[in-house]
Amino acid sequence: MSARDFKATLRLPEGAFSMKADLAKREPQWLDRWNKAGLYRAMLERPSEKTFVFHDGPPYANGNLHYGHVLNNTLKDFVTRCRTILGERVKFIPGWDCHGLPIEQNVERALGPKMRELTPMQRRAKCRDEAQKWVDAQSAQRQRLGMLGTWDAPYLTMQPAFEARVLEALAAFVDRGLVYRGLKPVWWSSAERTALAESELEYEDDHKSPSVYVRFRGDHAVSDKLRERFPTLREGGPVSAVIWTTTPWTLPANRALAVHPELEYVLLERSKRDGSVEYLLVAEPLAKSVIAACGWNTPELLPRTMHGAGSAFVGKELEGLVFSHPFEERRSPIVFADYVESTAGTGIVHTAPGHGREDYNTGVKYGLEVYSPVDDAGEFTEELGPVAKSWGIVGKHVFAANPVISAKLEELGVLCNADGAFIVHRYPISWRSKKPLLTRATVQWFIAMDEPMKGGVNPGKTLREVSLEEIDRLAKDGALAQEQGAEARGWVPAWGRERIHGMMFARPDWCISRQRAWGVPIPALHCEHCGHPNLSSALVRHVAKLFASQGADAWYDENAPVVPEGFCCEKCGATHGFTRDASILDVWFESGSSFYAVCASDPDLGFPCDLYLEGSDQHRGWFHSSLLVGVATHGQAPYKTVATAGFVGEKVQVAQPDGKMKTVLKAMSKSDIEKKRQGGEDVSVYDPQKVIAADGAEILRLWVASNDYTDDIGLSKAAFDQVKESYRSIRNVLRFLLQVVRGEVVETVAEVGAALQPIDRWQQQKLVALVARCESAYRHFDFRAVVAAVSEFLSDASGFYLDVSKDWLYNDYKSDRVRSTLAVCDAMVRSIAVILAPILPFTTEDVWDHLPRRKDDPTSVHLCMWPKLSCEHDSTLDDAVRVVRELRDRANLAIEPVVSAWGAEKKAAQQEKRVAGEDEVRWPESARIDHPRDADVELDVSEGDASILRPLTGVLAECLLLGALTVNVRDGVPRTRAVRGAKSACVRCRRRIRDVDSASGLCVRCSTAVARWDAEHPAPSAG
RNA sequence: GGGCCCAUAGCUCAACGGGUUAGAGCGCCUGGCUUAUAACCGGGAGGUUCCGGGUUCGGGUCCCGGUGGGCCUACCA
Repeated sequence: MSARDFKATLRLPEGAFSMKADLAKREPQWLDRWNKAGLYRAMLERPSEKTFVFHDGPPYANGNLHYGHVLNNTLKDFVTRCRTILGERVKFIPGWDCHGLPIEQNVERALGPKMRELTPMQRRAKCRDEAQKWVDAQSAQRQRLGMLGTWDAPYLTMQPAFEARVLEALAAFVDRGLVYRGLKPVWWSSAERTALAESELEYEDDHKSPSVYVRFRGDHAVSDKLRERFPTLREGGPVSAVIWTTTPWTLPANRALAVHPELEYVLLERSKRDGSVEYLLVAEPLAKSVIAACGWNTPELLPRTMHGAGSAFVGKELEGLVFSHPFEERRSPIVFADYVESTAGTGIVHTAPGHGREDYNTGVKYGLEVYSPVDDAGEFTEELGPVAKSWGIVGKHVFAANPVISAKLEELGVLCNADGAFIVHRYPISWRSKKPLLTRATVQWFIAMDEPMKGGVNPGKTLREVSLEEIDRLAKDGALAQEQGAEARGWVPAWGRERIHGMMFARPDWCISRQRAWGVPIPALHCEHCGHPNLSSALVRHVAKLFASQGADAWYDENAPVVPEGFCCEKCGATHGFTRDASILDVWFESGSSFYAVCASDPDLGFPCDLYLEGSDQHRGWFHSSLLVGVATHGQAPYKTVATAGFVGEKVQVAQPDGKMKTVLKAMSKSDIEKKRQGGEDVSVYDPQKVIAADGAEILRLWVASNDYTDDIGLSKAAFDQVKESYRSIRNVLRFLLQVVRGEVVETVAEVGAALQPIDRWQQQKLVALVARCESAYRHFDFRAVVAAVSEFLSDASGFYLDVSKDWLYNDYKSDRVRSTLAVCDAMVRSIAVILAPILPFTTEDVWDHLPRRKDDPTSVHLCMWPKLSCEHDSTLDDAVRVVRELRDRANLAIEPVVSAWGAEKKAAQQEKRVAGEDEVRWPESARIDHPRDADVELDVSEGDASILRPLTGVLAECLLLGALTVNVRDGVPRTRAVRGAKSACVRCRRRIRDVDSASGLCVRCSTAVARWDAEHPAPSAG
């Protein structure tokens, strides 16, 4: 008669939750299901305590999603989901930035020369299609990440309602007296005849530019002034200020010479071969290099430093001096500028306000003329001075004119160095034509940073002042929140304040106009009679109304009523004859107005927003422009909290100066990836779409959640492999919990009530702590702390609590301790599903699907509320478990050498077997311990510890996973002894325990369980 | 060139206002189980906290200076 197989009487883990996630295949199915069920709407319609206004910064509708988007969008979705699950209402309206030059150029590239034949309206229609194409593509890609949002009703900056609100925001600036028209240098591509934005610049590393040192002669007044200081200055020895430039073509536009007020300057006395002398003014630290560059260091020409009362003097002392332009009949005064450096050039900077931003700023400060005699094609115009004109360079491209100008400088004897000298440096080129750019002053619309504001909130203060105050108000609020331990507010992380403050402090006036077609027009009307550009707020609001119904295309529609009835020129009163302004608004103005267009007017949202979350580059971009618009329209920042993410880089090994290798983050470059691809490397990890297709969006989400997103994040195959590993480990413990619960509706912890066993109560306490920890982490946007806390919790549960409870979960039959443990396991799996739902929406839904529904259970984990577990914390249980685990470690240490010696013996025997054919293992049977449950351990426990572990005394052997355990309560050096347990193990629970009945092979516990099982399961009549 | 930021185990991260022997998860090595099995359990190795100074009784933590890296910015005029 064969022994009875008791397997059927055990309560073994079972369930259909697969070990393999198969995410790539299954994620789309869940998405589909959620869509059909209207999950997000259901989430929004739940009763909630408060509304959390989370405003999407619009990505640019151009190209597929890259890792920056993945990082950013995933974080946004964590926020939407965790705030929702914490009981708030989060209506996330995804948006897109649809206007602007890159889209226009995509279209131009596709259409080629045909573009020119189209009317502005037709061109705009093409651009709209192009933008919409990318909106659709990105929308699908963002949704594939699992992102929640009102995808059927996004906001687009090209929607008429949005365009109208942008103009209303502009009207607010006009009302506050901040909008003006001015002349200002911009990056200009002569090849494309257009201004370029920062993002459209590329840099050529080895660009060759001419390098010229030029004399600016000083008159008698200069000589006289300097003689006060340097009495030996010879009468008739000309004095010149020496400048250096790489753009000789800007010399016709020279209007001043800039020196640093604190920099030291010297006069060089240079004796020429003919016996005459000249005096050259340069910065002291640069004198040597200027002498070298100009070839003055031959012995007979060696200049001497002029020594006066002091060896040198500071730039300040040059105040009021005026020098002569090298070829035109005009004067160049000395001005002061902080940007003048002592590391390159001569320390005296040729200043052409029409051809450089710094020069321009200096020009504004000193009231210099912004003069730029260059047209759209980059060619000199008739505005050139008479001398330059006489050189025949009118109509010549400025770069082509460079050699002519150098040659003339030499002819005139004002060139210090050799004609034809050049330098190699980094220089901006057009991203499209790759042609070098020039800076050129053009007439543009501006917003004044430093004009006192009229009306509204904070009248009399400037835009810059209020903006800086707002930046600090947020910072203070954030500090206060931190002090109070409240959820994170203000600048997150706090150093965001430094970044945006520095930028706001130093920024120039905001140039809001662009000479393009694809955007929101600046609705100015130019009077044909007097030339006045009319831009009143009434006019702007009139056009806004028109745009609201017809879209911004109306501006390009001859028949649209853009001129209000009864309109007359502000300046001359003319009632007809108006030309529409040809510029559009900077796209940053549009996106900066998004809170105004999307949130402020939506009853579900409001002003200010609770949160903006973008990459830290947006301190310059969206955070910045939104702040300015917020101050103009509402007198305050449009957000309460600004959270920032870093950048995604690539992990690479780099040799350090000391020869050691170090892993370092490098910015990802397309060309590097392309090189790898050509080198046969697998580059799919660099394409998020490919990662999603292979491993699922969940892996990307977990990757984001395990990193410190406030810093830059590294990308590598190894990084993803690790994420996949941690995913599996989380998934497997959840799987085991599900298998323990086995799809049965088990009692809740509350229902178990007083029958809750101490060990289960302890685990429940841990769970309560975990829930609290994760809530706090979510409120601080600290997602990685959630993942870390849950991982550690699950790993600990797997290694101790679950391992220990297996004994009774499998072997008891409907005992109180099974009820008790099942209740806690159920609570664990449910709580953790909810905790992780914001980060792993797919997996947690999978878990939820495998849990039986209780009454009131929602159909989706995403409709669950945050776990509300109550459990008074009993710290004596913590102490008891601590002692138990110490004993467990001691027992394990005692058993380990026996187990591993046995293992070594067995291995040796197996090898020997192959040689000698022996079957028997020689290790004495009495000493064999394969598994802790074979062991019989005797432990000394101090009286103190014995008392501490009293709550768990009843399950001590199980906690130590042992077959049998003898505890000797005695103080002194504790002894631990492990031997093999009883001769025969219980055939059912496999414990080598003393009370095994030799007939049945069952221990007492198991025979009771079997008897009860048999009673409830009448055997079938036969067999 | 300027502003802001980062650097702790192979990887991702901890270490409350300076205070025991710098921890965890994953990986790695190793042994076991075969009732979580492409799983699980035990044991173990692995750190000059980037470098150099300073303050301090005491520095991963604070200060200064480097090195490497990132973002933003800048017509090296």
